[in-house]
Amino acid sequence: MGSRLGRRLPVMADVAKEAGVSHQTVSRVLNDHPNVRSETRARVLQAIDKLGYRRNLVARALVTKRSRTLGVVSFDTTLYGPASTVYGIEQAARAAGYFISIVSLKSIDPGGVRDALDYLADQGVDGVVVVAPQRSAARALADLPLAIPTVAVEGGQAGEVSVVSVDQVAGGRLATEHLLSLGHETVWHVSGPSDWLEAEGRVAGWRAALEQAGREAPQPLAGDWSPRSGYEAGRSLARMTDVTAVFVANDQMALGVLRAFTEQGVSVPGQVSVVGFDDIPESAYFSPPLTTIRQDFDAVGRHSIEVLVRRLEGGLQERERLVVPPAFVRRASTAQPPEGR
Amino acid sequence: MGSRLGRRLPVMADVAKEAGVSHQTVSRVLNDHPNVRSETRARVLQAIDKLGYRRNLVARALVTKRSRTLGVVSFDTTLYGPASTVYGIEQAARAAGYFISIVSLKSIDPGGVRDALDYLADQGVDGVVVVAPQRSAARALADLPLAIPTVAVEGGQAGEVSVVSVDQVAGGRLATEHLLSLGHETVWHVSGPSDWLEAEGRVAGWRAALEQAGREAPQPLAGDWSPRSGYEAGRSLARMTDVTAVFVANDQMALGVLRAFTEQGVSVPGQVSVVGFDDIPESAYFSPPLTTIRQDFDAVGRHSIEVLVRRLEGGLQERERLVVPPAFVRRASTAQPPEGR
DNA sequence: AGACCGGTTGTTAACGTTCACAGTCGGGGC
DNA sequence: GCCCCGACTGTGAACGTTAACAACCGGTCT
Repeated sequence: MGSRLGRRLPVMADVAKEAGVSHQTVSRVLNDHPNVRSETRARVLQAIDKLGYRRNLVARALVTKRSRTLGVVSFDTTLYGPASTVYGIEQAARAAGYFISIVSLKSIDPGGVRDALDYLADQGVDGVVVVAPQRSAARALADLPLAIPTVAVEGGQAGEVSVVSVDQVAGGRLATEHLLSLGHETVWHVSGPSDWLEAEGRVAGWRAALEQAGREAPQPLAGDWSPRSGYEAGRSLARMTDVTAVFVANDQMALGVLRAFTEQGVSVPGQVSVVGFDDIPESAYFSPPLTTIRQDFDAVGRHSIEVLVRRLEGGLQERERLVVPPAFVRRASTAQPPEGR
Repeated sequence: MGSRLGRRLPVMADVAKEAGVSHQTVSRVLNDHPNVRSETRARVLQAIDKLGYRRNLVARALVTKRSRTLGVVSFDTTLYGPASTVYGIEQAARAAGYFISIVSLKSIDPGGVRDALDYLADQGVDGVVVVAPQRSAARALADLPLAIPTVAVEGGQAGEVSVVSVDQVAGGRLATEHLLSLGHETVWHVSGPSDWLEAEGRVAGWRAALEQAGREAPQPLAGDWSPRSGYEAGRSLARMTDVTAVFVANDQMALGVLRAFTEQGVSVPGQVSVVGFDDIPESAYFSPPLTTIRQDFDAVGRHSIEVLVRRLEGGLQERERLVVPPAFVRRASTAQPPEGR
């Protein structure tokens, strides 16, 4: 009852009339202004309830010049990592009272980020989170004249934007050191695409751990994050008889590596140990269950919103840099190297 | 040059003055109104360019009462299916000139959908796509007084909303018939949660195929879509000696089943054949590569936007019902039943 | 010649909110 | 008794756009 078809939605003036006050008083009630007599407030609230009034946020945004909407720019939200990050962002934003508007890019061209940012700026977002894991995207971001407060996720160190990221180098180290500690002579690496900062960080961690142990770093094999590219790298590795340990830059590629090894009759972890990265939900059920490095995507998403909201509401601050540590997850794909080398 | 710090953004009136016309003429140019002299149009365009003017969409939305924003309500966008669907939705919406605002729910409580819809309505979205695969969500949707044009994805047949979905029954049939055609006596089933419409559809398809072939349908094992629940079902199935074929309601659970079989020394497809559902990117690299039923999530997302936009821009139409067919993908996890039964 | 018409442009009034400011009322200090 | 102040409330004007309507121009129709 009340709001029947064809009837125009009630506005503040309607509520005001119903409650016998001015529209401004209604506004004050809605915005929790202190100086309203509690009896008046009650009357207004009752009128609001009776008419089923809902404040028009568009009109509000026009005059306040704040839309309470945050933009998110991301690449391929179909992947587990970006999807989880965006999920964390969305939850945190809603909890903080912001709407989320998403743009997900399919290609990595440098103009893409710019266009997406323009697009969101047109919409009137108050701030933007850019999940920009490629170096080119990070650079584009750094070069942009930033009219809007921006936070980058995995976005490198350049520019004036705040950055939230997982410590990829530490992750690469963790994986490599684990394999070394099991007694492996050296550790091979299947990397992600070289344009990706995450891939670069993992390579760096792997190299650092190897160097620190005084071992030679073999030539890494480059993949593109897909299971198929891992499979191909796995076939190459299966042919080399001196390989006993492989650190693969993500779990999907690790699956491909596992598959290739299985096909070639290479036993994991009997002959070769494998470590992945990400800890996707499937990893624990691979054959064998995958030892991997866990990234807390959800935390990254939440933190990016915290940083952004702090910037938005706490006045202008210096750019922040927040790093989330990765975690080592031991499962069944790693073991000591075989006796006979 | 041009937009310097501290300078307020140019508005239509500024452009009008610069071009020596009225603001209304500027508006006309911006909205491609036909009756503008081409010379005037050029002058306005030039002024816009010179001042770096961008139209304020919030002000526009206030007067037109259309925000050109579409809401999306979804469950756990971390899963491949929903993530892909949302991705398709986002791409299609942007192409059609709409912004996307996302709400992703974590719990399945019936009030959740209602709250999300309210939330989006407050924001002033023109329409909503609800990815509501649970029966409870579908019912909530059907019961709601829909103030806003709505399209449901996988949302059952009830209510007045349009629905876009994959033909789950056909998918269940496809999987079961394939196994039957290989010579299996009957087919076991690991289902999704009973509250999910998709799970229900797949069960129905499986049952129908079995009945049509005159076979007895065994008691299905219920999972929750997770690899772990598949693993548990797999352990049960491995203990039963008469099982030669299993249709698992999604690929993640199929992975768990595969893992359990491997652990118990049950060979796939040597002793037992397994068929999954979804065709996630990992499936082709499972051990063995998984025979499965492919869902075109992207198409579902795109279609849902097409239906919604048609409703929004083509005047009021009857609710539509659009069904996307699933596709059978044969890989290495299925074979004829073992000789010795 | 006068009415009329289509193309083009300008003027004024919305849209629904918040902001700035101006009141009103009652009480306390002097 | 007067002034001032704080609590409360109302009035008018923004915000930047589109919609509705009026006005003007030149030409065509009768």
